Amino acid sequence: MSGFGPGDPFLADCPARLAVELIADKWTVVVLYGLSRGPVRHGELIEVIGGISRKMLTQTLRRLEAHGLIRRHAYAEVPPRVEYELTPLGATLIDPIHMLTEWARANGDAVLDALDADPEPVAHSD
Amino acid sequence: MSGFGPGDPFLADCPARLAVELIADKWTVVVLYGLSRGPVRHGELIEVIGGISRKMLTQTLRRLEAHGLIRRHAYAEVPPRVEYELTPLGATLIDPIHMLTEWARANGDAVLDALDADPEPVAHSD
DNA sequence: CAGAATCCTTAGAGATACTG
DNA sequence: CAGTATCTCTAAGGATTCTG
Repeated sequence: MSGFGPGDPFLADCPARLAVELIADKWTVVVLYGLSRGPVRHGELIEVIGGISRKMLTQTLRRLEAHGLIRRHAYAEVPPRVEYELTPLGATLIDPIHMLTEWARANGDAVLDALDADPEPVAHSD
Repeated sequence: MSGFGPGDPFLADCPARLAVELIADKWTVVVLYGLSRGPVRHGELIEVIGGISRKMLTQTLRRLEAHGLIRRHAYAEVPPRVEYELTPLGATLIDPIHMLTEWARANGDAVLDALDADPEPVAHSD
């Protein structure tokens, strides 16, 4: 046997794909990480996350909310204050995310080295 | 202090973003997982990964190759045979990926429950 | 301050057909 | 079998403007 059968939990349509689709966009992981230390306000996230636009932040937050990973608290104050925090379910994703960041810390340089050793996407003509 | 300073390793421009950008697309993680058990041929990956097109597979493989995470072996045979395998560097990414799949296995249902408890992306008018 | 709504520009991604 | 090359379409994502 060379590998994976049709019932493999990761490949093809299976629950594990969910994790990838949840994470496979530009901002989801960053936002979750930003919430990993406790409740944070909308504006704080904008400042702390480099380069995210208001639109993308809100959109990402809504998606995470719909998936049950974060909760939104709107306080009836003026000026308005809204805080987001991880749900217990969302908190379970922090460990995997931390593993990713640790990986990047440890291996980021190696990847960058490989990148400029081989700058252009090689076309394999053989 | 409420959270993250400008020097935080994850947010803003920093090496940890690399991990996200590497992973934040539809197929990268799936392909890496597909290679986690040893060298695999192009065609095998197509079969084993549900729904990927030839184009996207090749494109993903090229990118991973350029980042130094996988290696390509083309055998001068007929019919042609090409195998891909993780580099030592690429192998270090398998643990974090496994954590993601474990997470999905454990919490996938909870996410789906949350999704159909709240089917449409709520517009917060408050 | 938080966010909804619009417009606009690309990148992502599938389908198909062709080559060594 | 492995891969490249187009063509096309959609959706991601940014900038900007407007409102409670």
